[in-house]
Amino acid sequence: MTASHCYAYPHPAVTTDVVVFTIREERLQLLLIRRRNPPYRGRWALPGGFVGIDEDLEECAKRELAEETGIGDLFLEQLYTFGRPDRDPRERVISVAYFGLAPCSRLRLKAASDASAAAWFPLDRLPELAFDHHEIIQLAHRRLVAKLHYSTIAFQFMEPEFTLSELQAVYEILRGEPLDRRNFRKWVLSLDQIEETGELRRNGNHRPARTYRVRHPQRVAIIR
Amino acid sequence: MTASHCYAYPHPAVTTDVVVFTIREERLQLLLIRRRNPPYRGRWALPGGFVGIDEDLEECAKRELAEETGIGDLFLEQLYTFGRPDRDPRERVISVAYFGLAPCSRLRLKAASDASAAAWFPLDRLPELAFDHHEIIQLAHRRLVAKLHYSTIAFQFMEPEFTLSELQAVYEILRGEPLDRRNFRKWVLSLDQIEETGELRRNGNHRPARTYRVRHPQRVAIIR
DNA sequence: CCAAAAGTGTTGTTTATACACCCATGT
DNA sequence: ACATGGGTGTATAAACAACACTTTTGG
Repeated sequence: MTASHCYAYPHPAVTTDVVVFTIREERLQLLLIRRRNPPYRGRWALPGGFVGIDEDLEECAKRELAEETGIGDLFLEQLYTFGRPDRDPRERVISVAYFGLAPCSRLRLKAASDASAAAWFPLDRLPELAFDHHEIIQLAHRRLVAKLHYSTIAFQFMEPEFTLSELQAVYEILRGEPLDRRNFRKWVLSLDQIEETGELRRNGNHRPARTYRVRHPQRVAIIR
Repeated sequence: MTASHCYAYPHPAVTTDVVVFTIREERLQLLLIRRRNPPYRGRWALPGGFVGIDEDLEECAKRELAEETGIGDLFLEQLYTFGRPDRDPRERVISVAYFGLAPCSRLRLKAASDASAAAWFPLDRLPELAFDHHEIIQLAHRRLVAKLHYSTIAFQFMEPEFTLSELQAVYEILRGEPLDRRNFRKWVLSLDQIEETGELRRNGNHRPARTYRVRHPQRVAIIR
């Protein structure tokens, strides 16, 4: 491979990295890939890679995610740009980090070209990570928790149809504390962001639950 | 100038741009420079410039701000990274935008090397701008207004000592509506983020006002 | 008929809003 | 003495938190 792209001044490389959260097995989990190439070969890392010269940033994040993990559509938003000069041992690399959320059912993992494996990890059981990815994850987690309180971001974890108990469980996992069922229901219904499907879900030896759907699944509303 | 920095893959250029707000003449104003070089020569634009190959992003934002406007220390936080492939006509340029706040007294403008002029503009009287800087400003303004409601960010506009009426005036300008004096004082004092200096300010033919200072001027606290 | 989760209202507490008069100074 | 902005409390409304029993199903 010959060095063929030349500039009057030195240019940094630019990458995107994506922190994808889901709720799985009653825990907040996130998606990591195992690196197939140096540096940090064999280590777990966030999915991501170099931005194409004519590629939009979010497009790059989605492409890398698809290539490395097989994941198609999901909620994505820009998180922060990490640019410490020494954060990559190869050369100066500035990384635009994104954070994404999806119900785990939507995310069918298949290890693909760039990564030898992709897997979910509970947030409190992370392996050693490449680069400054721990720092990126920490920021993403703080953002997620903050947004819980003033937006409907948690709805992004839900399947197309869900019960109020399932939604409550998601909030309880994210907030790390039990919530009162009656208050939760009053609150979440007062947001006017979910609606009954009219269907019931029979799900064990007890009363069936009404199911709901998010009114505007693409929008994260700002509330309060 | 010879093209001497070569890479195996094309690299984008990376810049920082800074949106600096202040309160001046009873209005929210922001800092622009007039471009001395193409493209958009002669147009007004946000201060900013190319990131040095070993330079941290925030450091770059501060340096460019100092070079172009003479402004030294101020509150700065990362805003968003703009990377549309066609946002700069010269080459692919990704810009990490920052937003900054300061009392206008701290900002002594002196047009310097990179810019033929620097000036304050009321937010509702902006000239035509270079690049996508209108979009950047719009996002910065939204962020400022949003942060008013859940942080002490507005304190960054204040001089080291200020009266409660001055602080209230800042909130009224930012929110665009008058506030009740008693409720405002109760609220702002209950935050426990400002303290009396013990001094009075005599300021006209009326009762002198107590002055206050911010307890942790470097920190923007999250409230509520 | 028993176990298990679904569903439903009321009360007390805290927080936010609305509102009017006296105070200290300079002229 | 008067004009000007500085300073203060109370009453009402709205939001939030605490709390227990009945319903429907499967086994």
